[in-house]
Amino acid sequence: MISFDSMKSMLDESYKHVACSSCKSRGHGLFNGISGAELDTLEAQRACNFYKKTQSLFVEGSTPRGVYCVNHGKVKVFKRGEEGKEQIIHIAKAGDLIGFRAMFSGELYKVAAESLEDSNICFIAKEDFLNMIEFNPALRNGIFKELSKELSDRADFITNMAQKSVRERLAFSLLILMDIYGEDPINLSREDLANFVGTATETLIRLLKEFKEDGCLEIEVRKLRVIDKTKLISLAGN
Amino acid sequence: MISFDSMKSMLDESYKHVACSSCKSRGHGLFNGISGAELDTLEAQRACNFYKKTQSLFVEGSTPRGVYCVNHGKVKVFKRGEEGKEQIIHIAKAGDLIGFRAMFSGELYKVAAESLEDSNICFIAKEDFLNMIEFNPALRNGIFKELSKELSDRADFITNMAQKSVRERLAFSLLILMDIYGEDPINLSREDLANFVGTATETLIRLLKEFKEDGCLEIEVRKLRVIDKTKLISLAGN
DNA sequence: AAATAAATATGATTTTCGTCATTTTTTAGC
DNA sequence: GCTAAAAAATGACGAAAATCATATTTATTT
Repeated sequence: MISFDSMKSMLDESYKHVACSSCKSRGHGLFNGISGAELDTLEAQRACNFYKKTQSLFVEGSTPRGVYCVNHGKVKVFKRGEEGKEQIIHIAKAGDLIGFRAMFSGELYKVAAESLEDSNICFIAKEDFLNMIEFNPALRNGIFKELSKELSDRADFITNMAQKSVRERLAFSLLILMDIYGEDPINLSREDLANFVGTATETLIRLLKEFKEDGCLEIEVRKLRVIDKTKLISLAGN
Repeated sequence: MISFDSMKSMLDESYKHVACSSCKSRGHGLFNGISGAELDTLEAQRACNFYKKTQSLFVEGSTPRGVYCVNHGKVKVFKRGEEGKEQIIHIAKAGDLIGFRAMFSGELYKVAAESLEDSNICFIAKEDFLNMIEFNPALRNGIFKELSKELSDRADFITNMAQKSVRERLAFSLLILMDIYGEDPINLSREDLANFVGTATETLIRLLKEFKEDGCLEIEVRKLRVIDKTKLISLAGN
């Protein structure tokens, strides 16, 4: 049985057919430099789909066929380690593009993606996307920039993983998640959060309790709200 | 005082002026799709320099002015954590390009690079490089592909860091280093190796001893030689 | 070649964190 | 609203790996 909210979203046509012109990806994202005619083309080519919570966009090892543009919602991008434990590499929010790495590598997906909440996500086929890039230098440079930024972020991620304690990593992760969730409370299962921080779920739960007792966090069942960012920054040791 | 080898390298002009046409970066690297006229331009624009061991190419926080193409030698790309401990993100070998991420991001270097051995490294100024990319779709796609590959590698790296034991990570790292060093023995200080694996130097030394006793590794002072790759693969748990 | 410095190695100890077992709470299905 | 299942929480324990102290070997300098 699907939830009332899901139902509402599925029925609400505005969720399914969102104009590219009003998509957040044009505000801060890659499609920033998209002009009138190209915008129309994009609008015509992309397919807009609704994903309810925990639905899969693509799995590790499958063939990339295009890129995904998050119009509304959140998506986790993750890898599975040997024992099947997920490592969340990235959490995409509205306006973010997913899966364009695989457009260029010519390889199968090395990661998987799954919605973390009810989401509205558009799909742009590989050839259409590559075509746009071919003839739009601004977009091309945007992609270069985005790939570069992600590379840099991952270098940080690696360094944190290698050198910081789980406590520091959690503090750091919460700061990142604050940016992603904005005004909303951070809405992740304990397991997902643990898989983002890179620790055991039990350890994560204990640390969250500590942070709460330290007065920098409010905890509801699935919702975390940072109430002392300054303290969190000092806990992250940066 | 510089070593005899360094001296020899510095005096040997063939080290300083290597033809792009015979550079390894054309064999397996980005400049694969470079044709006659462009190759000549590249040849004319690039400056070839000799770096002795432990010399810095660029430091964290400085302004990127171009890309570095390793003609001969090895270069470590690393980040410093809070307490100044290095985390090696990548080790570049002959034919690899370094620092092109920063070409596109418009930001300062977020990492540093330093030669691990006496090396011959060419420099291509930012504007020249961007110019080449602008007018060479094949090169452009090569860059996309390379950036994508590195992103994927780093996702693996993060997952390994988060989920594997130090022993497994060391085994995995040695396998990567085998590819980088090819026929040559792996030539890294214990500290550098520890900073690549992401562990304390003491822990690394103890594990190397174990691997040696297990018969998969031959250890000279600074040189490691894998003698049982199969065993190493099983130790890496992959 | 001796002296100093740097890198490597080893031992003892402590801390962090993962694992396993179990309980409590929350969510979803009927 | 009750039941089953899933998620969250807590406790006890042990293993892995960091830290600190110190010794030994190798490199560098004079």
